[in-house]
Amino acid sequence: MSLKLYNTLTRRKEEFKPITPGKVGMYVCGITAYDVCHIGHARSAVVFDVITRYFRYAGFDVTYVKNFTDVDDKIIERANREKTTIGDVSERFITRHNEDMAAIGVEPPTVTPKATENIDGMIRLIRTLEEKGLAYAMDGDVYYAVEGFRGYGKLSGRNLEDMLAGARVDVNERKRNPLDFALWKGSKEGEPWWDSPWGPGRPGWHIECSVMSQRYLGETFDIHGGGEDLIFPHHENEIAQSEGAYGKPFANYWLHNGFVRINSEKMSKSLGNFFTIEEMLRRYAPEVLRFFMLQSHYRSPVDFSEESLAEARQGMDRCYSTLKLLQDALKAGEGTAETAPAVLTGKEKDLAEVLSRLPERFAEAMNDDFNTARALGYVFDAIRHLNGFLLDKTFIVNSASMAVLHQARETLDGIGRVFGLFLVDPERYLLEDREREAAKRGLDVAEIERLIAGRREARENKDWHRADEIRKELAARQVVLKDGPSGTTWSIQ
RNA sequence: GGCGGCAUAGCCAAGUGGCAAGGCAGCGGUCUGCAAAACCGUUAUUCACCGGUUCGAAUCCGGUUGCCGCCUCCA
Repeated sequence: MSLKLYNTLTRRKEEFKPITPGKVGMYVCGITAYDVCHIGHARSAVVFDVITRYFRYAGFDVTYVKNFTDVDDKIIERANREKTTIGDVSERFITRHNEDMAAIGVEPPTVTPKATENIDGMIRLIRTLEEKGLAYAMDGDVYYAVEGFRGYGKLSGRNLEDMLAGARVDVNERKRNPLDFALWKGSKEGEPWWDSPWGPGRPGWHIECSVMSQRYLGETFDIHGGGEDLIFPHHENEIAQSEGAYGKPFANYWLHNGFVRINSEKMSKSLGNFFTIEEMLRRYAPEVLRFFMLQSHYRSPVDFSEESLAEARQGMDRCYSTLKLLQDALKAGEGTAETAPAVLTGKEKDLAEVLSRLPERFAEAMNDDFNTARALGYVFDAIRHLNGFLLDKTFIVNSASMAVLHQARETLDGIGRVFGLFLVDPERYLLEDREREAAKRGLDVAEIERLIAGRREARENKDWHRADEIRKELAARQVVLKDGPSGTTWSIQ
């Protein structure tokens, strides 16, 4: 089955054809390291993490490059404010970024180059552009001459006239065309600088990505990704730089993730309405955040709210309750003959069929522009069947049922590894969830357990009235009790 | 002003012209001392609105309305 993905460049879904069969080269624009990451950064990271994992699951050898911008106006500003160096600021936030990403289960990219480690390459590329008449120096700055590049605007679907007509006027009189952008900026007093043919200066923002992508992936590579706000001007300018210099296509497919919104408004640092990853992880399990994001298609906007996160938590609790049941059943069946009967029958056969279909349906959804929402729908379908099987009164431990349950575990593990879900020990997940929710609500766990102990006593004496009173009392605090054969367990609603 | 996107149940959300996935919430049932969880059933004669193409449209085309994004740093 072929994999289709939506290409921003052509505005349609296209079949993915790698340059080298079986390999994928992907470049994604990373962060500017001047502040802590928010959940918008998390979404982008999770989206491309899952895309990478899926390509690998599908058998591709992926080289995933994600850069760090470690020299830029905001970093300089912050370094000056804190009376330190840009290296100090960027290192601090790169470390924080890596910690946050690890915390939400994002696997590190193959290569994570930094802009400041590629200054030589940038100077070489700017010289090439100068030689081709696509760049001009002006008082220590170097600008890209957009009029010299015929394809300018092709990614964002604009043309130069339209942009000039509606442009907010840039008062930089050194530019020949207001849309020309800086490749190199002469450094002012107090700014970091590198030697260059144009005097001491620092790189413009866009040039680093052209250089680093080419360095690790070649002049033409498969996929370029990033947040949708980068389409213009950043990615448009990258195309102008790379294609202008090398005379060949830059990236074959452009993938852009949609934004995180807060109350239907874009969340961003400039608007100040953002939640940091760290903040969110105090309130929700990492997998809840991932699940929440993956329930929407990566190109759609996603609205963060207390309610929607709470719903996502319920959804994950449902999954983990099933995983717990599955784990318990497998434990109970340990030592049962490993070899399954050659032919399954009845309920085992039905469930085995559902499970066998799941990877196919999963691939069908993911091959359609990484439709994680649809794929998760299929997972829930399988979970429903699995619950029915596990809680059926006629369930017995034997080699047939164990074979099917092992199949369930393997199938869910396989999909879980792509999504970065279902990877925690179920017992631990549910316990941590309970503790996190108890802390959020300011509940006293010791007191809850005391009440439960009191209720056990009442139940042993068949004092149902007293037992129900305690249940009610706890229910008022959103504590839900579950009486099982091995005692009472509790969770938070 | 220019360019682009979106509009599907109470909420979130998938939907590739051929009977509208899934999650959360609700309701009825089974189970249970009572519950909870789980399972079964149920909840959109209808996909913002108006036209058109078609045997057939949530899906394609045109228009209207509303929301959002980009055009300035941004994931």
